[in-house]
Amino acid sequence: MVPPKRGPAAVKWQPIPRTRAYELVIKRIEEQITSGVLSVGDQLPAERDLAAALGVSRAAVREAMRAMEAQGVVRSGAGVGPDSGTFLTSMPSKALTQFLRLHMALANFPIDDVLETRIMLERRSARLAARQASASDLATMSRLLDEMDAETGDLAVFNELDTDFHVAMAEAAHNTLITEMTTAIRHSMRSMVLASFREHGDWPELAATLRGQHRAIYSAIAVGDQPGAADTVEAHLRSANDVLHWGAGGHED
Amino acid sequence: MVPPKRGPAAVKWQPIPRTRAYELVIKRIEEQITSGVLSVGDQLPAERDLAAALGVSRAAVREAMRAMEAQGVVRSGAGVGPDSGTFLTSMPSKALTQFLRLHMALANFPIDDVLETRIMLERRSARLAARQASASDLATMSRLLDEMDAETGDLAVFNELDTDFHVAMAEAAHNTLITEMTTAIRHSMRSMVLASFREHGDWPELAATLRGQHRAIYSAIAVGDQPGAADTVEAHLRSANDVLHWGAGGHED
DNA sequence: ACTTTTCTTTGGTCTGACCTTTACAAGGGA
DNA sequence: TCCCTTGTAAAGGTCAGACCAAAGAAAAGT
Repeated sequence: MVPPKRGPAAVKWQPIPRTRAYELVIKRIEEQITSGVLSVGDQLPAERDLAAALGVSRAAVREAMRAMEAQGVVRSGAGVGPDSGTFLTSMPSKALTQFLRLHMALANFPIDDVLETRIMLERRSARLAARQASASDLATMSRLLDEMDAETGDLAVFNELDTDFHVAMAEAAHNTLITEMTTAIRHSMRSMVLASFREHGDWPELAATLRGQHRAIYSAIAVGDQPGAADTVEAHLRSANDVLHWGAGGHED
Repeated sequence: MVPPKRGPAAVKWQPIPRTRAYELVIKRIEEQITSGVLSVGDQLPAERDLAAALGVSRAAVREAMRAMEAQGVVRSGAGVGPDSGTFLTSMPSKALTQFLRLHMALANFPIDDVLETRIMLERRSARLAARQASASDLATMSRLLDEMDAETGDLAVFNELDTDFHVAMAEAAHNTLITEMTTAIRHSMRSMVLASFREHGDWPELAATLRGQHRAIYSAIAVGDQPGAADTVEAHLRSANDVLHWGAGGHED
């Protein structure tokens, strides 16, 4: 312990929280949202006006917009008309996708942890879908399966349909958060999956395997077999993860 | 269909994707991360230098930093020294917390969906913790329970310990993504929970109930009862959700 | 040797200008 | 009259340059 040379005893000076201007802008907007003044679809004042109203520079307002845009709650467009100006919006999966991409690239989220999370999400989706999927939910999933049967050449299109099927299953569970997370995980791994598709030796056989597994998932959901749907989807995800060995050299454990 | 008055037949002019400067900055940084040149802990060039190197203005670089900061992958500090400059970091839960707060405020995520997601996350955590919790994991949880017993007056401190207990359980499951999500959900609901605590009539009784439920969860985990741990934690979350009737008027369904 | 001052670097903020996009209004020719 | 061109205004997008604030380092003074 070093006793202070000056000052009355050990006064604890808690440092002033130096808040940046753009954070204050976000805070003000968040207050308007929480108090119900602003909601999704509403237009924010023009950047110049908002800057003047809050007593900060336009740059501070713009930095706040970029941060909120990164969170998927704001959308901006230039010009005049219905798509111009800054609006409160709701695009969570876009934000989550970028979030996951960055953190996976930085190795903050190990690939195995992401897989286990996916399994947790999709097991729950499959179970809920088997319990409560509506006729239109099932029709959507069935249509996507047919489209996957028809798509034989383009790997990217096939993968889009694959993703759409899993998202449709999540939507059948009717939980917004789980749906958005599922969508984001799939999208954030898009390029990885495509690369693995291309590296795979026997594409027709892989496609046939995937189609069969998807059909099995669909069947379990359609007949309302909750545990069966969950187990089938987990088997599908683990199988796909094994077949599509990530990275350049495959597993090394 | 409106045929064009001029031009050779129906030429499809695909519009030029006008990408904003700050998005290009992010793209460049992401490339450096993906290619392994940059990783967590590394320092980015000074804003002025980076702007010059990429051929954009400093404002564009700063907007990119704000967006990446909102994703929890960048940290900035002024001055000279170890904490000054801009660094790649890993603070996902901070970003996820803000993300959830904003989207919940905008009613993009219904409260029931968040609850069900929490149950899914914590059931999985409890199950995994019961299977593989280490001695130090259990010690941490046990210590938090004791601290909660000692805390009788300050609701905020009690709630912090409550949150820490749930996070400790998630950490015992050793899945980074699930841990971060659990942390973020708890933190994003902090003010709501505190308000409910204060509105509750009989605090000592509520605290006793919560303590008992936490002890039950801990016991199931300590003895390795995986289904029991999952069910106990779900019961705890549903019970707490019922007792702490959100909003001003309570449930109305 | 110790303290004080000055310097330098880096993010934080502000100002003001100009560009780009988009709709709409004004004008001019067939 | 009708259509097309042209201008105008409003909004975000971009840029340049200046200055402020923080924090360590080096220089100066005691």
